[in-house]
Amino acid sequence: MTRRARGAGPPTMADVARAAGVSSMTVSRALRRDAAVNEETRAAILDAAERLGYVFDATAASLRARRTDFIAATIPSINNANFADTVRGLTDGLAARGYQVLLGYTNYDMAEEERLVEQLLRRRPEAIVVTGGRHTARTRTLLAKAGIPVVETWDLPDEPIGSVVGFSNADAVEAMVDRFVAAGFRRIAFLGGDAARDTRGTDRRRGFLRAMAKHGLDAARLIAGGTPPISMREGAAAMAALLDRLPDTELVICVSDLAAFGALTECQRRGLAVPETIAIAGFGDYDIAGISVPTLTTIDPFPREIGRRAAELILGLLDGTVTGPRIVAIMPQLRPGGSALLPDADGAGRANAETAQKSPSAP
Amino acid sequence: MTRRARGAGPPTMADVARAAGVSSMTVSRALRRDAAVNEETRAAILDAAERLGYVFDATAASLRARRTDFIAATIPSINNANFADTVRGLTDGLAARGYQVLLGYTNYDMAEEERLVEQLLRRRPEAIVVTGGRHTARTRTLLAKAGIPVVETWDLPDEPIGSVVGFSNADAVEAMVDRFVAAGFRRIAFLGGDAARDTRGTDRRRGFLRAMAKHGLDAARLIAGGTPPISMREGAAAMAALLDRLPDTELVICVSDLAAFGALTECQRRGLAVPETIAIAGFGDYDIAGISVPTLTTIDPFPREIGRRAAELILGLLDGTVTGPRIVAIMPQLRPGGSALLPDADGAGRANAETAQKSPSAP
DNA sequence: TTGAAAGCGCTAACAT
DNA sequence: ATGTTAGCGCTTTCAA
Repeated sequence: MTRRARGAGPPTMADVARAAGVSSMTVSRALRRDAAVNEETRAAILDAAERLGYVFDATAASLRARRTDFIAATIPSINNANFADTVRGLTDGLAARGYQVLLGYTNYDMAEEERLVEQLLRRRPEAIVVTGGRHTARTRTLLAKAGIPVVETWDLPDEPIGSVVGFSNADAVEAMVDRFVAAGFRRIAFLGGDAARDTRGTDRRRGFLRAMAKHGLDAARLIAGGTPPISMREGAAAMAALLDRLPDTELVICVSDLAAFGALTECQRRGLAVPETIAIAGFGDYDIAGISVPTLTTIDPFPREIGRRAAELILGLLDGTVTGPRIVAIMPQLRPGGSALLPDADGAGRANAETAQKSPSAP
Repeated sequence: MTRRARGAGPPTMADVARAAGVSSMTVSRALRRDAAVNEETRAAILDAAERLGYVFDATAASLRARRTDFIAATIPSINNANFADTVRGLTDGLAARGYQVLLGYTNYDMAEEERLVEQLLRRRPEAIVVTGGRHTARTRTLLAKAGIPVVETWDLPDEPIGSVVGFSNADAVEAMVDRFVAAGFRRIAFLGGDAARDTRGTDRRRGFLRAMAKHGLDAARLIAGGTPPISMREGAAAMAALLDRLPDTELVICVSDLAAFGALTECQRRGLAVPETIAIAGFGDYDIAGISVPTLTTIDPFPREIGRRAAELILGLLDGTVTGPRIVAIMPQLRPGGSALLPDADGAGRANAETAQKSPSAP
């Protein structure tokens, strides 16, 4: 009745209803495929909507229906192919069901993550995905009390907040070191960042240390390449430092493929043969690992699969198919390359794709 | 009065108000820094909110205040460092002022872009940023009629929808070819994708063709490497095809650094010296360009700057500082590397950072 | 500095 | 198949 003094903002359902000679409830129904509306009526309504340039207001619908169709997600950086792949897997799985991913990045900073999570929760997402299992106490509280499914990824936290889709970074590197030690390597270095900012990087180093200790090997060859996450360039600089200080090193395990590739280029610049003179391994199975000369021996953590599984889990949790939190274990796979040779073994393969999900009685 | 039968959903402002013994209007004021509220009252309110675990509902606020604080943005792919950089520039500029970027990716598909834009507009963003200047007719209409600032990026469209922050991909490549021709190169190939899906890639090829024609050179050395955007691996395969079919090629200009790096690795595999036997140039100034051996000669389109400028422009448009659409020209910069040698010239430098923005009487 | 009333644009719930 | 009523949780507006 007070409606549209013309130019009082974009047209609303009431405007469309008036133009089509029906009630706005009928318009509401016609705009969704499900509801029962006479086909002629619907056509007239869609026509009127098109003529008026009507655009559905999801904000109003969300408020009333108590469904925003938002799924929040936080990643450390948007500029990382691994996390981008996870977001792709997540988005593709959720978009098909009408959900929209509300993405934010934390810049590898837990305080920033806290701010971001707080901001995202104000949008009333129906579920939230975070990267990693380490958060500020307040972030944990916010997530735990949000009353929505929470999925931690890229880690296997000791005390999950809710569900988990991830793997142990420490275990993955430990297993890799085991393989190299079995292959005869002894003087092994770890090249990573110099701070605990990147918790996954820190976990990988922990796995290295644990493995070396287990095998009774000297784990003092730790090269810090700068503030995590370290770039290709920093990887190269760190490799230079390593070659200067510990030239007898046989193998360098890098916190990521980016660092590993940088390290490889440093060897190329110095004319050192990889893997003959010094071997290099990475982590992440980035594109570069498969195309560099030599290719990089690395670990594939199935980033896209992580996103896909998280989406699947969330959909199940939201429609009631899945009840209670779940722990979905991803099994990272060693991908042998030319940068660090390993004798044949089980090695390659995509066992992960068919892996069943473990579901212990989660917290 | 009907309020909270306990457990009837998350606490609302009314709950906080009751707990603090004030009206919900006072809570609303206390939760924003601006409004005038007695300091003791505010403290009591914040305390009550914390105790109750109150989380502000941005959906309700958006509906009433007619301000969502959303800025929509679409990029072709989340898995591309160039676009990721633009998103970073954009997000950083906007988050500082309380806006949240609502991001979607089109997968380099105009029909997908249309769906995405339509979906994003339903969220009532206060401005929208899209990548490129080519869209479906319907997308153009939707954007033009949305009644919000529209910014097209990474291109310099002939008929902008609203504002623009970008550059001519064709001109950038043409200028690069000019430099190479001046340096004596004649048998020059272009390595790109095989479809028009990636409009920026197509524009770059167009710039190549135009330049070759201008110099009276044979522009038939066109190598298609697969569905755009082409990967490092596809770049390598395309280079292999080129080396087999046109082994006398002196220089290969690649649609992106990723393709260029792939091409470089193919040469390494074949023992061909780059740049001595064959020279390679890329586009994008990705990280790989600065660290590969040799480094890549490339063009820096200042991706982050594009995002930063778009954010700046949007803020100005929203607060009225800037009126009407603006065209912000970004000046891509040739970055000489080792993969294709050029005689010294103006070449390097960061002229762009200080560039003033052109503001013709835009449409 | 605080409060009361009204309503943003939609849809749940109930009618017919 | 369609309509009526009410109200989601905030903020605008006006008043005190």
